[in-house]
Amino acid sequence: MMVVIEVEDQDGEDARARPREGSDARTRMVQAAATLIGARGVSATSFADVLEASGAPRGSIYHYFAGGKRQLVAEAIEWTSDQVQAHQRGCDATTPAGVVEHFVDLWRQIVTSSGAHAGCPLAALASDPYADEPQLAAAVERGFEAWTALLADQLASAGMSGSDALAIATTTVAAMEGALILCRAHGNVAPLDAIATQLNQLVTARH
Amino acid sequence: MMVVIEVEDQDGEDARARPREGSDARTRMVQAAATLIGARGVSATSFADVLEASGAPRGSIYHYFAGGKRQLVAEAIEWTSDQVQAHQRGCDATTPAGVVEHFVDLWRQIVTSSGAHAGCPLAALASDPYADEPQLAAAVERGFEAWTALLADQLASAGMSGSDALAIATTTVAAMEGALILCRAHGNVAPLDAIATQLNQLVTARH
DNA sequence: GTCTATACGAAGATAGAC
DNA sequence: GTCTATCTTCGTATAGAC
Repeated sequence: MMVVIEVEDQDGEDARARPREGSDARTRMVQAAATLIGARGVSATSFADVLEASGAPRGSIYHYFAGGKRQLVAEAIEWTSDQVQAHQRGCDATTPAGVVEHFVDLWRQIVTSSGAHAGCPLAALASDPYADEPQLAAAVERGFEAWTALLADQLASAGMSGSDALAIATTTVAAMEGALILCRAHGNVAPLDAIATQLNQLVTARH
Repeated sequence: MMVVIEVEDQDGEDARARPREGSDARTRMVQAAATLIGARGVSATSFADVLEASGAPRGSIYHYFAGGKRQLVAEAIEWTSDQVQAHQRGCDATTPAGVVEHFVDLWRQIVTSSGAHAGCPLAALASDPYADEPQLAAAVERGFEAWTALLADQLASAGMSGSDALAIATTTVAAMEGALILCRAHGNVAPLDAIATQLNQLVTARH
């Protein structure tokens, strides 16, 4: 089956290139899908779940997402990847420790505001049969790669050596993803705080 | 629905208390379920998948697992938790770095031998709607807690302070779980090697 | 112990009315 | 744009034969 990521609507414009209000049905569906996928996994998230969470009308599914579930999943991954990068680009820290803390902070907010139920959509897709779809697997890989490269860039700008920066960036993403799982299992944010402290020590020792 | 974990077979004995060959259908089903759950998630793993992977006859499902899928999942989690603990108890390292490396080594073998497709059943369940079942969620939490406590114990025995040991143990489990996800996304073991190096640095600096 | 048959529900996807 | 109805597939679970 074909996975259509570039969507042409009736106006003939690229739907992703046109800014939209955060309140329209299409955007709400993508955001709801991202949240649900992170919390429950791709296979376990149904259109019915997305409609209920977004309040979108039932007819919106194949109107906005002609490529079906695969397209919705692809856009949810893309949206999440972009959101995280946007947050991290807003980091004005001048030390490696500050860079890492800014990244962890975003996830601390997500975990806290969800009552420790939230998860990462990219991680969820990577652990799901939907990742057998090459285009979806590629979206996940691109996302993780983008996060890691951005972190490494910022760490290097803050004075860390290039090879250290990449290794620390990978470790930061890994520790964060693992901590998200432990937070859910334990029902609190303590694991994320624990890895934040250790990452700080690791980065400080190297600076 | 009731989740029956203690299984009484026709002999009236506790099935878990009686040692079995690794080749009988029941054990093969539990092992196959653990592997499939780790790789694809709980909701996305069907009985058909488990039967195919284990070679068990179709009639074995409710013969051995009267509690249905929940029971099979519970036993797969329990089995995985025990296997990891057994491996880690076989660690004879005398340094904190050695303790951490022994733990990471197990997962390196699993990732490598699976072609970077394997995952952790505990993490998969924690990220699945099946975790809404309190007994299953409790099994996951117990497993993570056991791994962390065991690591902390061994780190302390190797000369690390108690509070450091617990924080490092949590970070080790988190980094490993996150690295498993990154290994799958990237299709190689590099992320696990990366976090192994960083954990080594972290532990060595504290010792 | 293992099999077939089947009940029951959920999910993705499509068609066509309004 | 949105709705209802329907097709098809799949999954868990049960019943009952061998």
